Amino acid sequence: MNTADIPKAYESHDVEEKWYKYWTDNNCFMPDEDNDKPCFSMVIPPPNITGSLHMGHALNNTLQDILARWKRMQGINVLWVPGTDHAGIATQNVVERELKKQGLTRNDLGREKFIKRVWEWKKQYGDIIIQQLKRLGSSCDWSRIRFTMDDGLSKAVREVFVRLYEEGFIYRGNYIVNWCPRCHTALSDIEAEHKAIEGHLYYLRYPIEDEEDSTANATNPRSPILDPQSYIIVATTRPETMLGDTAVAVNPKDERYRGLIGKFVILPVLNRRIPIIADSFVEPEFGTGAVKVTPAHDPNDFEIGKRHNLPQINILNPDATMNENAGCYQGQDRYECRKHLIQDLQEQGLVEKIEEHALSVGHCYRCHTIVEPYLSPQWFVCMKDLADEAIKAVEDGRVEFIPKSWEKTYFEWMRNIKDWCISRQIWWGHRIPVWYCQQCGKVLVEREDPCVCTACGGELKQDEDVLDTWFSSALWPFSTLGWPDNTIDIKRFYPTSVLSTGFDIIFFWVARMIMTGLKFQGKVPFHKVYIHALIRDAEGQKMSKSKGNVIDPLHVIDDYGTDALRFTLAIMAVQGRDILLSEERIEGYKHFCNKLWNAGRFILMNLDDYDGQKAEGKQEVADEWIVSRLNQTIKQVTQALESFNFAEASAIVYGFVWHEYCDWYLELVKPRLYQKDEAREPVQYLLATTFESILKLLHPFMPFITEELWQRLPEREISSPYSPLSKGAGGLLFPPEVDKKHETTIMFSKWPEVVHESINIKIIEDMELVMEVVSAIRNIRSMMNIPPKMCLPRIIVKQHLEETAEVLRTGIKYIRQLGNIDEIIFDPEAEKPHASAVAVAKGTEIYIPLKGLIDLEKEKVRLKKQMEGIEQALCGIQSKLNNPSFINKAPQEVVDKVKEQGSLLEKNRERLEENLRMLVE
RNA sequence: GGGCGGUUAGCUCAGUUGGUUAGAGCGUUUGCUCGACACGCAAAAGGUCACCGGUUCAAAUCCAGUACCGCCCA
Repeated sequence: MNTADIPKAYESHDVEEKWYKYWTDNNCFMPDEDNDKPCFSMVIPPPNITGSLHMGHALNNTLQDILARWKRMQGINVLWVPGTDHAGIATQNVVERELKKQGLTRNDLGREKFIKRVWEWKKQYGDIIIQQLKRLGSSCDWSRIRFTMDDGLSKAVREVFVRLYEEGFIYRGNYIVNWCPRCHTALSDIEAEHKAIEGHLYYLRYPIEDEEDSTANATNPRSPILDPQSYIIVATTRPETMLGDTAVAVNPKDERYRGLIGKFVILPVLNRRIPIIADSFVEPEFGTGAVKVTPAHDPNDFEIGKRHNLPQINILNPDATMNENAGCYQGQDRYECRKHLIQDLQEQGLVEKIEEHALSVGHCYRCHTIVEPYLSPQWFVCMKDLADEAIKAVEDGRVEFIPKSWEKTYFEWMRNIKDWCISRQIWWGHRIPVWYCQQCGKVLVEREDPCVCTACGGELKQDEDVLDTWFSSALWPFSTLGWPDNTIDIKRFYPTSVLSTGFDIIFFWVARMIMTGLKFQGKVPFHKVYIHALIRDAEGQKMSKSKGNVIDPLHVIDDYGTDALRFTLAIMAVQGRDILLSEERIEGYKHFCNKLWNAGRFILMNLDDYDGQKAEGKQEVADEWIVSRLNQTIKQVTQALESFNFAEASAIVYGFVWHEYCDWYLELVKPRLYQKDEAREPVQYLLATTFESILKLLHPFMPFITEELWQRLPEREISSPYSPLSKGAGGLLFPPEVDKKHETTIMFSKWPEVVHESINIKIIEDMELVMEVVSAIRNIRSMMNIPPKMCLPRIIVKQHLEETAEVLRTGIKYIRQLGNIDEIIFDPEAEKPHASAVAVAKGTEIYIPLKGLIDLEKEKVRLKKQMEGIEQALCGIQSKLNNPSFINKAPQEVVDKVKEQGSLLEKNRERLEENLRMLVE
């Protein structure tokens, strides 16, 4: 390896492209078809075909990829299934917008041509996000990519619909649904997002019918003088719906209105005679205690209407303009109508008052238009029984949420679940497999499209509606594996291992997958649900295009590299808190990539004469130390990953690599490396092996840079026999610059295992003392402005404890090297030389003669500062030790530890005090 | 109205089952072109852990309440 080959700084772009191609060309992301190793499987949350990669995707797919790569390295057979979602409403909207540019609507094209257009659009743009996922390094098995509208998945949808219908879970009925007047379709309850808005509460006077002369007021509603007694006042937030009123309701217990129950009011404007009824649903405290009842435009009123057999009068067209039942307001938009109606009522003296009123209003989750409760024939899934099973699965731990706190949210929703409206009045989606006979009226629900009515041979017409997009997503974990066909993939990979997603789709998606999985596979769809945090910008705002605060992952990748982005996302993926992402943070981890790169560069530069044989040369303390610490790191990282603690895992490697491996070990090793004698080879061996382990630990987080460096290592561990590259298949493809002998990849190298015997706690502590001494010396040098290059001729180490002195004697050459000191003298009886600075570490005094260099005032300040720190710590410790109940009640090992700390600090203080006194004298 | 979460250095965040002199990155200050790295090295400054009580020998950590911020469901 020639140094000239290795750029001075890590350049991400070429590396990423090269290795991603290499992995896919060599089928590295595919599971091994013929082995019976344990399996790990995941299905990707399918992004919408209309989407482009945002930070949420980047986070979620980074985390999944970390799991996939880590499991692969553990020798587990990994399958990660990718795919996309047809996103009914969203996609239809996009294509309609395109058409609009040409002055066309979907109705101009007709259903068939329009759907063709959508497919064309899908072909052209639908895979953009997949390409973006690839840039992120996602190791999905692209040969298994699925789409919710492809043939197989459509078959699964059909099968599920028919079976649910046959078993009585699916029914059609006329109910109030959330209607989006812009998308022209029904939405499910959870697709209406409730937002608080500042509205008004309108108090309207409804004239009570005069029993003597039932037409008196009605014939003359503009009668200027009206007895206040002859009104009932109702409060409403949506006055225009009064045009559909078919009753006024009061609480039967409400004394104020008791006498009016059974009487009639004359509905203003339309002059409809409607009854005053009693229903306990009415809250006497709200408004006036009397409410108007509009069964066709309010879910509660709908229920009241059913109980009292009230007529349902629809006053809206599908686009939320008023229909023929709205009298003179026909054709006006709902809000225009509201304005005019209130004006008219005011003129008639029928508006008592208008109050400011905060209310929560449903908005379409796709286009954010305010939805209307709307009575219409729709298809529903009966949820109760399905939900009961799905609740049990989480209760008994067959499905586990991580973090567990989300289970509460899940239960809350599942226990209050309502039937699911699954029909949508749009064209793009899975058409409902129901046919109506035009002759005998028979309803056919079929797996295969029928030609004629099975009963009378009459002509059939298919239901116009399509299914909710989430209906097909609910089947994703098994439909993508080939169900309803009995596939090998289903047998091997279902249930999947982990599902990773955001909390915002627990109801939309996760819960429904659990229900359908249990219903159609008899098994949960996944064992663990990892719920990741939400990404916000640095100010805590949700990222959105309209706010202009989005950080585009692809720009980040261009500017800082995929590995830097992935590492940032991983290290910030903490539970229980949103992720506030800033570009500065990503830049910081780009520097980490560069640090790793240069550590690799340094090591590779020194391995040109390395033969790869294990050199059994003498190991130094530093070697044993780094091996001990490496093993501890391996242990911690593995444990953190096992508990989905991505942030901890990445932070641990980061700290180890930068602040121990690079800052200390690589420095400590330099003299032996440069001497070019027999000490060099063992160091080379250690560098090569420890660095390989580091690359492996980092590979799940930073796949590209680790592969690049690993490939450059002269010798590496052989890949597992499970790797597609080790199967001896001919014709493997390699980037031209990669030597043929490197027919392998870090992807299939073995995840490092902890060698417990290699962890030497004593050595770790010894090195910590040595490093502390070095830091103390450096501190003095820095404070006294002694140039780093200036070698100090000699220092004196005074330590009575032979054991500690011995440790320092062992580390003497490290102290000399890193402190830039010529000679170190050990003398337990030393007197402090005149004009010298002193450092104290663990009871050891280090005198640094600084004749002509020392600034006594500075030294005084320095020592005082140190004293303060020690005093403070000692104060806490002594108050503990002086407390009898601490001695008696605290566990012995804690007491011992505190005592030991105390005595050490005590020693340090004595030394410092003495030195300080000498200075003052 | 019901539920959940947050408040730790100037900024962004770590801190598992209570016991560390409360950590990291960025930023700041000082000094460094020494054969991996200025995307760097060395040193340093900076915190009453939101507030008020309680439990405990011991609380950033556990409990109750207050304030502010955010989310979800009605």
